[in-house]
Amino acid sequence: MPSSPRHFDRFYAVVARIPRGRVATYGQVARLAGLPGHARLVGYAMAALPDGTRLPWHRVVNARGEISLRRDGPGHHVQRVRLRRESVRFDGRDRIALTEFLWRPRGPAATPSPGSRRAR
DNA sequence: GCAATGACGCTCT
DNA sequence: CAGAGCGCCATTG
Repeated sequence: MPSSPRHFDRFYAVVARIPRGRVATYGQVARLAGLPGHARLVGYAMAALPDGTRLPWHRVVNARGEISLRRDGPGHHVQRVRLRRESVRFDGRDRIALTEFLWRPRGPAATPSPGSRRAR
């Protein structure tokens, strides 16, 4: 493609790192790519992906833990199936428990340093 | 080039 | 917890 925003490639690089069986939010991808607050662009970058891409785009969901694709579209179903195939489970409201399936880079994070407080 | 749209997210009601 | 408003920016008519 002639004109490809340089940000898109950064997003793709992050998405490629999402481990199987885990999901990341659009905002999370944007932040990890160094562009906090640009979640919308991530969604745009995903929409711009070509068919047959090897990128695990299905592991990207919105901050509510729900598939952002329109329910009446084909993509919604595809993403849901691919996630279920990775053991990612949905609740009765078609939402994923981010507390359990959200990708947490930077290690297990099970060792919170005393004094260090979560900045938001 | 302006206006509307959209695979988002945060805050306030 | 759900809905409305606003910000952000690339794409399209």
